[in-house]
Amino acid sequence: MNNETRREMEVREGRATIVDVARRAGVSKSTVSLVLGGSSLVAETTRERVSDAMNELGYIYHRGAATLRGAKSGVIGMVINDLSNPFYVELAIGIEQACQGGAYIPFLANTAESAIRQQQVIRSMREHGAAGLVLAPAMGTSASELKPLLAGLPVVQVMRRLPGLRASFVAPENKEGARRATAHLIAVGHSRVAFVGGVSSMLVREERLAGYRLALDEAGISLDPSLVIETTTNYSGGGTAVPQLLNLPEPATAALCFNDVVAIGLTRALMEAGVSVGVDFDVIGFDDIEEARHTRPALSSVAVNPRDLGSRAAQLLMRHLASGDFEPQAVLCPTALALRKSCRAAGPYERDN
Amino acid sequence: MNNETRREMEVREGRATIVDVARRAGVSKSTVSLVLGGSSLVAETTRERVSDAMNELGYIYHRGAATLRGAKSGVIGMVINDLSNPFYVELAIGIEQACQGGAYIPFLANTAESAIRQQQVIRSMREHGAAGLVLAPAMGTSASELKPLLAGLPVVQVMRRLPGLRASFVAPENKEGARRATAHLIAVGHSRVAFVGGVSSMLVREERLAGYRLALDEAGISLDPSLVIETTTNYSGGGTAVPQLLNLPEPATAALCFNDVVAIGLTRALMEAGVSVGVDFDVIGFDDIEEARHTRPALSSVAVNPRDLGSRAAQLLMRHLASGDFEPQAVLCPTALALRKSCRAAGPYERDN
DNA sequence: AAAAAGATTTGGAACGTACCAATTGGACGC
DNA sequence: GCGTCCAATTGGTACGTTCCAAATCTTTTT
Repeated sequence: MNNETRREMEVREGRATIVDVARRAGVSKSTVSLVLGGSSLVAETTRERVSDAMNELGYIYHRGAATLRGAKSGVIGMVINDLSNPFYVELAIGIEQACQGGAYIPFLANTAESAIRQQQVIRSMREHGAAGLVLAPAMGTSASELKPLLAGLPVVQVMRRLPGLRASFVAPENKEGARRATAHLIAVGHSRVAFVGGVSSMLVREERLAGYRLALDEAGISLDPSLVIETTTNYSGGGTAVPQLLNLPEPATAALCFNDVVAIGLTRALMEAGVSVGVDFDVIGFDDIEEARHTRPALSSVAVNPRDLGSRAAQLLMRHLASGDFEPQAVLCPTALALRKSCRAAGPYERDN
Repeated sequence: MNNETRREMEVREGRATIVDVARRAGVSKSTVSLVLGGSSLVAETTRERVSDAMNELGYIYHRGAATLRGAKSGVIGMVINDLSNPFYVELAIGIEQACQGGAYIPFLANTAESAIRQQQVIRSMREHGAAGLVLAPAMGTSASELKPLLAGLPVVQVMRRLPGLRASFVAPENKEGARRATAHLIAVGHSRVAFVGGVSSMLVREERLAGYRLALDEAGISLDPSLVIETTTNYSGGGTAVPQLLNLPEPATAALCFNDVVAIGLTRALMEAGVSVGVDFDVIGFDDIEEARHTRPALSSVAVNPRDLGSRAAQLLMRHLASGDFEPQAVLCPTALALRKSCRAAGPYERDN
């Protein structure tokens, strides 16, 4: 009796439960559970009565309790290394879009290139029962530190691959894209093509650099190490490369950059040094971020289509989840060379001398 | 007996529980729970033994089970209307940074300006036991549709305020910022200042427009409705305004734009029409996004500092959570006028005529 | 009209954790 | 040697859900 009244009061306090709904609808909690699960067993009239009760009480499903019983959470985690980079924002949006139709809701967490934060965030997602992860690893992450955290969880890596981590991987065809861009610069007449940006510990850079090397090789040009310049991967990084490129005995006349941000920084610094980009000096970036279209001169770039990348990663993850088969797969996305004003489209390059 | 062996096997299968850890460490589950909670009651040697057992088993805390017992989830949800807008990305980063030190981990969800998705996402965050929400409402959201979903949950609205929703609110001083920018344009000699961008249903636009009106008023200039132009809030929106501004009997000579994206679109279209921005025509944007510094001519803007905004919102939410006092508060963040090349800094404006 | 079959509904036992009350094992004072 | 006190540890219960086996109600068949 006492218990009854206490119960009755509690309906107002805290979160309404399945039992509260059941009492209100005059059915058992099991029936309410069936309604929640969309079971076909329950009669139409009952279903309505239960739904009404839910609305009246402002019932909110307690997923924690459900996962306890083994139910899947319906959440996939996006762990992204750098949201201040528009490229990764696009990638995240691609993931989201791919989840739209499906049964999953994506939650996003930014690691800001911090390995520690990445650990926290992954742990937190697991604790909350995320069904799977799309992971764009933070810089300097090692597979060994993540392995215990990720054990048993389906994971798709994007952009960066952690050597030693058995997990699927989605990335652009970095090497082929860089090869093609470099080949283009050579085709329009350049023989002094630089590669600017990034540091050698970055795997992605190695891939792009390999494409650059391959193109030189194919053209019979031998690699000049002084044309390969390491920089930070931000606007100012591109700027720092300018004196190094121009003060060479044989100055560079074109550059393929590690990414667009570096390329834009480089372009800006060249223009300020009085070198007209697209006329005196050709620049091609990598990633084709939104901004590439809007800088002057508009930046040519190897288009990576981050949305596509994200979307494929999400689809791959959902396939893993649906099939229960977590056998790692690799997906390489084709790139496209977007030619704009920052480099000539065709025809020979003529240096005034 | 049978039960025992089944148990023993299960240690390998599925997720290790607090009980598995306890057995391994040779203590009771209660002790493990105390270790998890960082209690000072447990002896140092025991704590170590338990920690070791956790690592060996790859134990992962099951937050769902804990929230069931009333524990707080430690998650705050960021529900953001448009992540493809760099402004809101910055805002999200500000929220994250404010959470760094605190006990909360922020999860981000993008609604892409869809009210339906917003509902889904908020529901999902509640289901997962989010302790509170920072909400940048999607366009066209009404308080009534969100009220039942948000009942009892501490919420801080950012940027947009939903009339009728009793919840805290953090926003820039839109009116004062717009007043000051307009006053500046008038002070350098303009009398035909336009206001470009947005549509009248947007509350934020109304605030900024009010500041524009106030400045005109203070300068004794009467408002010319043909100088107030509604557009979509993207790059092309700014472009569409150009003919309307220049084909007036008395053309506009300056414009305050609803936001930077519109301002950049406007600038670009003006330059293409042969009007030199910063010389023949002054433009000021709003929000001061990263890109404003990088367009040519660099865009003057009312700096809103989205990080600060996000950070204040998160701090306010955490204060609500810590105190248990959800009484709504309003926080207005000061703006700053960032003057760059797209408008003159001082001195009279002289129209060649 | 009883039995069989089908359609709905239901009680109860988990799931992994936190917390309360209770227990244990010393160390200490007498 | 006994009680007292303190520090450290422990069972047991409850949280909101799912799912199974069983119960109830309806209809159909004999």
